[in-house]
Amino acid sequence: MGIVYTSAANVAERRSAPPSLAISTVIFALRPSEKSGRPTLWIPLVRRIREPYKDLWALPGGPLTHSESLQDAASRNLQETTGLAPSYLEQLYAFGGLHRSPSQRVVSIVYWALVQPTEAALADESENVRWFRADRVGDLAFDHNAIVDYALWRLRNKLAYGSIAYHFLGEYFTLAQVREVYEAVLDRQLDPANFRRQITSTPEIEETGEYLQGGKHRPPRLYRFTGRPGLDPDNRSTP
Amino acid sequence: MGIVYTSAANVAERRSAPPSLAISTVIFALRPSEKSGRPTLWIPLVRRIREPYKDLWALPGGPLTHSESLQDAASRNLQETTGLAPSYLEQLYAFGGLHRSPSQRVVSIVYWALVQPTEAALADESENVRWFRADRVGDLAFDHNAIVDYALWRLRNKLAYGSIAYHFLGEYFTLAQVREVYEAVLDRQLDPANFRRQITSTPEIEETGEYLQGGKHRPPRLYRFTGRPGLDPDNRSTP
DNA sequence: TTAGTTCTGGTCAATGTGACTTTAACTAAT
DNA sequence: ATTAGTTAAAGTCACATTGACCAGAACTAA
Repeated sequence: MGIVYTSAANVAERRSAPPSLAISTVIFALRPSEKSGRPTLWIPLVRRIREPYKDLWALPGGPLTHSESLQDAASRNLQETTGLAPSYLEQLYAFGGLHRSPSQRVVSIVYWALVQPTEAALADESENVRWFRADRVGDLAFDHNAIVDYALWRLRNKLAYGSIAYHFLGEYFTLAQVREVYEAVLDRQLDPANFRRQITSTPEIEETGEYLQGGKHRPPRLYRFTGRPGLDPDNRSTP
Repeated sequence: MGIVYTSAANVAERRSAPPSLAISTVIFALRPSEKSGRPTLWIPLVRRIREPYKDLWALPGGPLTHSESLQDAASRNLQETTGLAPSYLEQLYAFGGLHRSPSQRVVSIVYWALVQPTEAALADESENVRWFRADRVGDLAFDHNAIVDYALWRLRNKLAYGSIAYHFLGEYFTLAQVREVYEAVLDRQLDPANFRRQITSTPEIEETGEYLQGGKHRPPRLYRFTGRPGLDPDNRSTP
């Protein structure tokens, strides 16, 4: 079966089997820590049921269906493993090292996603799907440890510069909740007063008239995020 | 031939032919403008000699050889089209829309590169390889206009935040040359005195004892860049 | 010798940030 | 009902960074 590949440059056709193409996704959610109760970063992993790396944990993923875009494929395997829809989804990197899989050459296009904690609480969990703290995933299959590390690095970067934290939260939120997101992801305490000043100075944050009632102390204002996701090629020019 | 890759999720195997995989590269170099003589951004394109998009200009690229990593493939087709070795090479994005190519499903993993102008001056040019000003490439094949736009956006971003400008220059350079790089890429004038203050305050810039002689005016100091490329997965943990 | 240009170091006002203080608003305990 | 305890929210101050601008140094060309 002659491969028809033509791409861009003018290149001789090839006969050897091409590397296979897979999509994987690093899914982040905030869940309350077991002890402190404060939110911490978690990711779901799936247990491999065949070789190679049988019985090790790995990122959710699968082959690219012929009729779906890369982003759709990532969205689908997120749905299949956790039952959730992402509130944020972005391409992370294409990993194509020669020896990623011992059996065969595989190129993985990896996405990363954020899901809301309200949903994440009711996410599927089973014998073969389990949530792990992002900083304690143990030894994973393939090069998935490096991938998780890189995804974490990107998440922290985007959080520090871009306006991404709100995708961890619902439509309405208090500034303290936003701060908790930052503290969980960056893993350090932030001064409440200074943090408030910074966040409220960005135009994408809108102060609603509402207050969050029912707390133990002074009721905080509720805010709303009015910005757009990002400017990746997949999301560009969304009006 | 049963596909062995099972990644993470436990997914039914597929039989239909997988999308084919291509590598393309957006190559940036600074060359003196025809009229002003000031440096401007240029990129080399190759003419397509078959359908689809026959006779249109496109990004250099080609299939992924079985024995090379993604980065090596990008490096190779850079060498093949321009005869040059990149001083900087980074993955840009994986483009996998369903209708990128009318004939067949193609997923392109695109890299972007910087080459030094001294070399870029003697780069190959021919009937089917020509350099274009980055902001005037005309209508390209496939989705390559969107790709070039995105690459430009990333270049400007990295320049504004990261320390990437020096890969456009040789080992020794004057601060005015660095400023010219910034002005060419960002397309606006910068105050020489303030620019100097910023650049010299970064620890990656080292002042050599040398001066550039032979100019028309006061001879400027020569500097050296001592930083490392970046922290992509491909380049990580390079000591 | 002078005019023209770039290189280099400097000032000043405006802005942003981290550390900290103070007051407001609520709940829970006494 | 009063008080203690806690969080929300606003403000103050010292410090660093930035953009706009100025001036002297160092060279070439007329």
